[in-house]
Amino acid sequence: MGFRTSTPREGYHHGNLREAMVQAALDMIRERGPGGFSFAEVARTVGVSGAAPYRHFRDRNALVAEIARQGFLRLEAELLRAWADGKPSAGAAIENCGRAYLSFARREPAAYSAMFHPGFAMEDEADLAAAYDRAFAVIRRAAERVSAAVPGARKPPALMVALHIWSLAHGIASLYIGDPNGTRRKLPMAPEELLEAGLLIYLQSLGVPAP
Amino acid sequence: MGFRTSTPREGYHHGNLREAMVQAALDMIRERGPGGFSFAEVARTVGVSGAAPYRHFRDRNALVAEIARQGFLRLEAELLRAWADGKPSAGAAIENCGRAYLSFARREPAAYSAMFHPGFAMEDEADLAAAYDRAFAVIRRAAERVSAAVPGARKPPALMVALHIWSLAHGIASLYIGDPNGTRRKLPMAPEELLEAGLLIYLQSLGVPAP
DNA sequence: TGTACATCAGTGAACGCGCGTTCACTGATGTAC
DNA sequence: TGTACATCAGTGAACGCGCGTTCACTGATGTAC
Repeated sequence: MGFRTSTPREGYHHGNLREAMVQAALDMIRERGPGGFSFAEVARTVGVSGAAPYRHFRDRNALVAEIARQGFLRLEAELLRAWADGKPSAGAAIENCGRAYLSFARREPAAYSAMFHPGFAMEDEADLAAAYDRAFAVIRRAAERVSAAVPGARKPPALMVALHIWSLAHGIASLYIGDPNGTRRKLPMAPEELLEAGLLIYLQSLGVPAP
Repeated sequence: MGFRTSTPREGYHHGNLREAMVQAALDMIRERGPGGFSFAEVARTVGVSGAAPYRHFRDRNALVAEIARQGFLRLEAELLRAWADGKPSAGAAIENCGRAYLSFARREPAAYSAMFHPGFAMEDEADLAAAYDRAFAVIRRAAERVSAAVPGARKPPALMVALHIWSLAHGIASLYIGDPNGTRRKLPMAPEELLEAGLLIYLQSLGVPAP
């Protein structure tokens, strides 16, 4: 009882240790890059003994996996919003998705690096893989609409289109936005412009009406 | 004197400790991902005390930087060879460059991850940045030829074209080839085919003759 | 060719450190009656 | 409403470990004369 201060311990029980650890770890990754945090330090930051986290995470990797999983779910949500069911046009909506991808990498560099460089094999983490697939599926469905909009007989495979878009967005985000400790070079234009121009050229080739 | 076994110490002096450490570290990164090696372990593997490496590298980061630098120089060499001065045609040569990029990521995953995820800020490493720029410059020059080959008045900026090609290749390599510990999903086609198709669509839009 | 000496690439011991994980435990919570 | 008890989220101490780096040092190499 009594007043709750900003992020207080409420006594013996923390109340929301799992989520608090995710947040604290995100803060550390944001400032020091992936791998830039220790389980012990996160526990300390959150105000809990070093053994407590094991009630909520199998081990250190499980925490990273959870961060990545939540990241993919947020990315999915933002891609869905950007896609907006293909309004006002498939081409324009795809570009919005691209912008959403870059914007995610910019606003959540910590989650982004945990998502794509967790530092352990992700194959074993079924939930994480499923979250990844959900985010990709948004682009995949968008690509289907794009492909359907291609006139004539030369409709490209939707999956391939999706992979091209995903890869280009990922390449630009990785090289010019994400990973505080990555190898990044200067760009003479905004990443968003670069991606937009690239998508425009690509979609134009497919015969998709310009936005 | 006597027989030399495979990779022997020649006595008190190692003879080529610097290069030996680079190689040993590459082996470890290859198997365990970036960050998957320790300075101490590398020294041990090479058969030298833990203090010896400091004769050759300022610190642990300097070793990673050297690995990345050499990687960019090799990448540059392979891109140059693939470009082959634009023969037989600009379009075909660009595709060869793309293939060379992927092939590098595949054959040298260890160097590749050190190059793009060194784990420390690369801004301070002038030699490393210069090597990066040299590799990129090959694509940049190729893009200039491509742009020059575009008919009519709608020549796209060469730098932009270079960035598109570089980003797409990098995105595909990162997602589907490199980083043993990255987040990788299955692909229903070879990354090379994916890239080739993407470049084809892109170049076609610019009006560059198909290879 | 032989020797003195400067240079420099190694040694090995030591440092302080924080890590991830385990263990037997205890305090708080919530449920059954 | 009150009490007994099972459940479970914490504690705190301990473990073994390897890390990156420093230090004063010594052995090997190569050069000048």
